[in-house]
Amino acid sequence: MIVKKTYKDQVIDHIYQLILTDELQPGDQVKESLLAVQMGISRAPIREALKELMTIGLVEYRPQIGNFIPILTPKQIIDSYTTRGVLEGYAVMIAGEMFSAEDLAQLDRYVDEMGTAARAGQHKEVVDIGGDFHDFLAAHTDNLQLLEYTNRLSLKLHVLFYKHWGLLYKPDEIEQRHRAIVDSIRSRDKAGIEQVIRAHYVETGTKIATVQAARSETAA
Amino acid sequence: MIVKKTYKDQVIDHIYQLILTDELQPGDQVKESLLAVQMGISRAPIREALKELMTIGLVEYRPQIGNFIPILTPKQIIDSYTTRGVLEGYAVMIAGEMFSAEDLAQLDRYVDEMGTAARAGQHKEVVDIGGDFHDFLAAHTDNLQLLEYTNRLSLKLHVLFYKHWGLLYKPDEIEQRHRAIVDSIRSRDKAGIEQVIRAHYVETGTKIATVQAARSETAA
DNA sequence: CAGGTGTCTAATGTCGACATTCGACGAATG
DNA sequence: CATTCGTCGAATGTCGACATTAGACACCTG
Repeated sequence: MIVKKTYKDQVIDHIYQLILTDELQPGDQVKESLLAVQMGISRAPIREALKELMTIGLVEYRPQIGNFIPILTPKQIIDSYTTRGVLEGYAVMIAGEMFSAEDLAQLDRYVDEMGTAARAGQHKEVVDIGGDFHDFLAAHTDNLQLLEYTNRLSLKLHVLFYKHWGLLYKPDEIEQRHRAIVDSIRSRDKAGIEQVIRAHYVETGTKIATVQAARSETAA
Repeated sequence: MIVKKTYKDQVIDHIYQLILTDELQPGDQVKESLLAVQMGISRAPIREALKELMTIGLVEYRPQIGNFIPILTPKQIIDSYTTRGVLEGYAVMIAGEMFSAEDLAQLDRYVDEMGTAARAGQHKEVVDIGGDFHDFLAAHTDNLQLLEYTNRLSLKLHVLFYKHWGLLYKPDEIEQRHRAIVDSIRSRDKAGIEQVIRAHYVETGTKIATVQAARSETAA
């Protein structure tokens, strides 16, 4: 196992956990001094970590005021998913011929597992396999610039909305939607690939936005 | 005029200048202590600035070693331009109907000025107007996530390749290429808009990559 | 009572010093 | 001669303290 060397990396992991466990909620300020005391280190590595999280979009920086967990409006959520769809759609379209028969078989396996887990009500597995599926897709591009942005968005959306994903899919639907992506790749229909992936993310984003809006409604 | 309040912002501007004037060249390490002494401040704001430049991609960070001005291979240059084309292409396509008659007239004016400046050999003006043209396009999206990435790429490519842009266009060609973009928007042909803009950036990236490759050839 | 003002607090911004680590150089070894 | 290992310098990583600023609250003023 790889040991984290610098405090900065530990801080990043720690903040991930705080967000995933709702100890840090959207709108909360991430106070450097407080974290420093809690972790028994100085503020310097905390600031380093916050800058990195800023790059991804997991914290929002306001000069002279501090770092905050972003409150995303429904539109912003949809926009972020849409952007990911645009990037992944292009990446997969360009990589179209790069997907070998084995790759397609692997994708089919992902979809099978996803469907099985979904019907068994194993939400966490469904989300994890879905993540693997899309990472597998994006990783087939040789455009590293595009991959960098795709990964940043993927990570941001994953951390911020992981807890909602279990609520919003219907087992058969999620399997069918991902199967459609694999089929479009198999058909080598470039324009089709791009459209299917874009549509997938727009729909996912719309659902997440709805769920999230409903939550803040009940919370208020 | 707005005065820069924090040292960090001054450092960022300073590094921009160092890159534009070739005092910092691709491959060079940006040494914190050196900059701190030169600017008469401590290393803390230098580090802040470097983290922000990292976000844009203007410096490359290697843990425990330092920050370096990236050396981009021809492929990476093309990939970065391509990615910008994908993002801007989608942004403009979606914003298609948002462009009013006045907007289109403004775009035409940009293209006219660009052609005039190009034929007069005023390279700097051509580049600046081109920048305004594309910023005007991108700014018409209401997808802020997409705009954020577009702006980051725009800034990175601008700073790193500003000095090459004067060498690579033919006056009539540059006018014609941008006119094609305006025409495609005017025609309200969504798919056409996206394709024209993507093609524009792929071609621009390819040219820049060629020029840059030729330069490092003669330098070696 | 409303509006502006001053003060106070808690957070970020910056500093200089020390700790740690990477990479280069050169000596010891087979 | 090639290889390994230890040392050293210079750079980043981290620290604790101080400077500065945004925002809240009480106070003054009309």
